[in-house]
Amino acid sequence: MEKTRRIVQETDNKTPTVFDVADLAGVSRGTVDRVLYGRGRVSQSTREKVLSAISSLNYIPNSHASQLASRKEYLFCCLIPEFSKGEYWEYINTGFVEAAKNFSSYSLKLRIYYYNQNEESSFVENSRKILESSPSGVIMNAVFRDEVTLFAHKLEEKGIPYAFVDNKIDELDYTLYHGVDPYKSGALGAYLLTVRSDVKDVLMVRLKRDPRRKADPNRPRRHGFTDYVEDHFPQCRIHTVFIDPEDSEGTLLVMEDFFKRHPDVHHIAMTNSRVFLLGEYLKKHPDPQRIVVGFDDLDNNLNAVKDGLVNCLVIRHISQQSYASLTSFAEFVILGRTPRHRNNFVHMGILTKMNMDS
Amino acid sequence: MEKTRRIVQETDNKTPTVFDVADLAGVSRGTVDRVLYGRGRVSQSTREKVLSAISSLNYIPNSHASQLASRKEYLFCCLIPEFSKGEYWEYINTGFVEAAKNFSSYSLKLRIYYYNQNEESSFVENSRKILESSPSGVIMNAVFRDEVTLFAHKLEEKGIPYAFVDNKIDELDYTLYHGVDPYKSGALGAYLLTVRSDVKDVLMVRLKRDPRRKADPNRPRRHGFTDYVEDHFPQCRIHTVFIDPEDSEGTLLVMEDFFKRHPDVHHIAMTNSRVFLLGEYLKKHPDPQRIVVGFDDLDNNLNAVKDGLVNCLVIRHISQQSYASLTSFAEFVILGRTPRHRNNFVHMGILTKMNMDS
DNA sequence: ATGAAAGCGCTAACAA
DNA sequence: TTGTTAGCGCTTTCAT
Repeated sequence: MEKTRRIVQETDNKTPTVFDVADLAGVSRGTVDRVLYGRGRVSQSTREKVLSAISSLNYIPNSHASQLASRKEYLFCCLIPEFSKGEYWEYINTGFVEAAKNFSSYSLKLRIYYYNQNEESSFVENSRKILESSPSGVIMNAVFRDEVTLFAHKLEEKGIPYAFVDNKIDELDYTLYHGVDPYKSGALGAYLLTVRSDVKDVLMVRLKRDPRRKADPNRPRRHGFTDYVEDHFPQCRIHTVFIDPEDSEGTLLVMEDFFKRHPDVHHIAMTNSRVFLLGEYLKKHPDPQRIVVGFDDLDNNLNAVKDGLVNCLVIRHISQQSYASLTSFAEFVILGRTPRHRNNFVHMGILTKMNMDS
Repeated sequence: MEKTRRIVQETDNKTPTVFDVADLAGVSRGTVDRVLYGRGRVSQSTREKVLSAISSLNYIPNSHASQLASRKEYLFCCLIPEFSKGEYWEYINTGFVEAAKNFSSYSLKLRIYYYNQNEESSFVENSRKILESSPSGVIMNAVFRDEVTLFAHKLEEKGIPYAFVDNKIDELDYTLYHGVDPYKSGALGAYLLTVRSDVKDVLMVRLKRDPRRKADPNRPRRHGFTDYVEDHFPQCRIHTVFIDPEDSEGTLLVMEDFFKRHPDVHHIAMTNSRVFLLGEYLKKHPDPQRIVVGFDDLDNNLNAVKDGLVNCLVIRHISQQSYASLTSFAEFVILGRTPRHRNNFVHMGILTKMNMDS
């Protein structure tokens, strides 16, 4: 028989190890391991003995020893939209990368895949690659309802856990979600635009999007915004103009044209993340009565606030969002730590010039 | 000679271990350990050989193996003011406790000491106890300048690192600081109270404090507040009343008396963390024109916002503050991870009914 | 279905 | 000053 390490069990009150559990249950360490992690078959009776020994000793496996012995490698794949510098998804990307650094001692590999938001096929292609690499876990956002659902089901089949960031599909069996409630954030923006003032007109600036794109991830936020305005200011008109994010000259013209026709509109909102695009117009045509509200803490937006062009931003600490996501998800997968909440609605912050961090 | 583990070094490209370093440097593992952690004497020439081997192999010690072999225990002591339920320091306390949980696998012990803010001797007494227990690190706040300085110097002598939360003493050699800039937060409160309205009178409600107490930790915030008001509304009068936090009846009387004499004052601020104390008055005497601003995300304050009694709160996610503090500090002490910033000014949040988390 | 034992990479005590 | 070696607690392969 394998020798017991400790003769005098009573005298030491160290934290229990597999040895202690094995002794108490009258089995070997190997068996303890088998019941703990379900590797290999164990008879019902021994399983129970081991389980009761574990709970009576209050045994908790030493994660360092475990990690050392197994030298497991973890691969986490993230699937998010491709982005240009300074865009929303770049910050999400950064959060993932930063979070992964904290797991350096676990030989965690992070692989981020980028898909084209205008083409479902691009999402599908990338999800196929991910499945091939059989990762320990997947984090993605949920734009294309059908494609995402299909992918999720395939992951479930292979027993690969997955998490959502930014948005989710409620029906799916995801492990974790991090994001804001977009409807509420829209309402908050409307509140900030209108609070302590009597508003009769609001200009909502929207983005011309690629006509191929079916998904409209911004809709809930927009509705949160307009519903709030309609509820609290029934007499208020919401004007809308569209600008092309690639065409700053055109943007300027659109804005100048609108305000030529509506010189008495002073409240401007943009419910996507690019209010900074209005910067040129706002700077060129100052208006002391004007109030501008935007969303998201992109650097460009922060600068617009700093310059006094935008009054106020509804933010969600973007990279913190993905940082928290990967952190909790990896802790779940690697350490088996159950996340405190499955759905994590990150706090909506309010940013003005007065509370900008330096 | 100790046998080399790997014969064919070229063929495997695993992450290097002490063996590899020892081989390359032509010394034993023990020696590598000595130069890495400065245990025991090593000749200058071998030290250099080892060091160059380490850097050429890009060697990083495996923290799991290290932890497993050494079974080090870490004791972190925190020294903060004693508190009643629902007070600011209770949240700080919670943050420490929560953060410590994440280090369960490192056998980290957390010991929190509480001192009486009215008696320097209480701080001194507790700091003595902490020194006796020779902890791996200390976190405290800095109220009593002289006493804290003395304690800090003693810690430095013993080579014990320390960190500050909430406030700090710039001259000291602390490892880490987490807190807000109180002056700026005061100004933010004033901004929120006055923005988009023309203010002629402001009521500032202050707390009667124990006359023994010398420290006035709230002063910088108060000054941030009053300076902002004076700068932006030179014609504005700032009225002040004092209430006793223990005497809710008296508070009601003080408030009623003030507003009997000044019925046209509608802006109220409280620069300490207990704006909720005004709740009774505010509920009893509604005023649609009224704007109330307070500080800090105590549960009682949050409820006052939820009930519509307080318009807006300047917050700092109190427990996150101490959570982050212990987390970075422990990572520094245990894993040798250098913190990204020595001074961490946590973000000042703005909380209204519209962006309260559920 | 279960047991035995060889490591995982590092530390620390002991030898030399 | 330097080398050697027995573990730390767990996983995993090989026997049985």
